Amino acid sequence: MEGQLLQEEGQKEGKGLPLSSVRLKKKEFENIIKNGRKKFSDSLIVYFLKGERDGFGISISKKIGKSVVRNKIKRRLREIYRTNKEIIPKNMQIVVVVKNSAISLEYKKLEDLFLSLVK
RNA sequence: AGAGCCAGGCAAGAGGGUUGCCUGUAAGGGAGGAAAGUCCGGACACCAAGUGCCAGAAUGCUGGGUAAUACCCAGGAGUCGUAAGGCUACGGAAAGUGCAACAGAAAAUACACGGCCGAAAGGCAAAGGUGAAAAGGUGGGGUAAGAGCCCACCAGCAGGAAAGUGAUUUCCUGGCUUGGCAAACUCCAUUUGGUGCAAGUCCAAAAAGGGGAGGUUGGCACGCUAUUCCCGAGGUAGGACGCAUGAGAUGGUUAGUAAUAGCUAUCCUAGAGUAAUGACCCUCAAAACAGAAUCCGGCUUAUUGCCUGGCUCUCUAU
RNA sequence: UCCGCGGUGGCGCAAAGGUAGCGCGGGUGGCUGUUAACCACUAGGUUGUAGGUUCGAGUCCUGCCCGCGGAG
Repeated sequence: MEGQLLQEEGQKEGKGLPLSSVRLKKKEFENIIKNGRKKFSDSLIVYFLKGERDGFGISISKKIGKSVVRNKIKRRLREIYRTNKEIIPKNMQIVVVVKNSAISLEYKKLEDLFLSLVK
């Protein structure tokens, strides 16, 4: 029963989102981190800045886990951004910095955390 | 039945549902055996990259393989194991220099000390029990006492012969001896220029406004060629290429003990640039280590569950 | 992607191949009415790890692990 609920939830989401449309350049990254608004939690730091187009970037240090772990976290964060795109205001550029404690988080928890920070 | 050795192989997901990403016009394709460490070797690119010397670095039994290697294969020697087999940085100590604490008479020129013999002069290195290591070892003869002084066997050295491409092995002869450490400096032989795809090549906004003879790598020398020389050149932001058809993969076959090579058929099999290969659910299975960034060949390290073939030893039964 | 440096008591550092030490800190005792300072004594080390060379390794060699730094 619980599984089916989740399945339905998954179904209602979903809209194609090419990565290249939200990809940020190095200078944009630096600008957002320098001038953007900042929100914390134990596992994530999120920076926001109004820009000329939508943008989403992830920063994850080499100190966090191994490359397999880092890739997984990045993929999950991208998925979260994609499925919750309509919540985010237009032309909002976001950079997420991942901290060490994010390794152990499940997908669902990561999603909740992200959403609570975005609001 | 038990214990063990070697060679090689597959790779944890599969099926289904929903929804995504990268690449490609589309059809389609989309992580690994280690993609890792960056320890070696190349390809490729630039430095003018051509030669020689020095410095530095690397390798170190022999033969073969390869684009090349510090890798692989085969062999020798040493060593470990009952055996199948495993392991080895395995050139030179009479080229030279250096080192050896403590103990011990002495740590390498045996003139010393102690000892033996002898009336003495003198002769001797056997008996000194410490050490990791003590001047060939064991036994016999010999002598004043002794000693390769002589003999036998063993070990080592030199020369010769035979077998082998060679390392080396076997045999014969000789005089009897010249300790260890070169992962100490070093010597010998062989190899070696440097930097690395963020290498580098091409196109090229905006802003700015120019150099006269110069340029050499860790150092030196030589030579010649090439290059910049002109009015559109420079090459930042940005873009493109480099970038995936290759020392390619799979099958067959021939040569070779093998590594490998030749021939042949078929196939094209990830290509990004904050960087794709994902998220969620159901059933079975539960299974690790782990994620491409120029590309190959190795090595090393991490690691799950297995599979195949060959061989050795022990016990029991026949 | 590539290239360096380092790892020794709790902390900071030494140590020609020959008994692993120094300072700070800790503990005990002394001095003092008490504390600090001072004095004396004392504990604490598989020298990051696995091997090798050597009679003998913190030191020499090789593999690995961890940490720090640099270039573009």
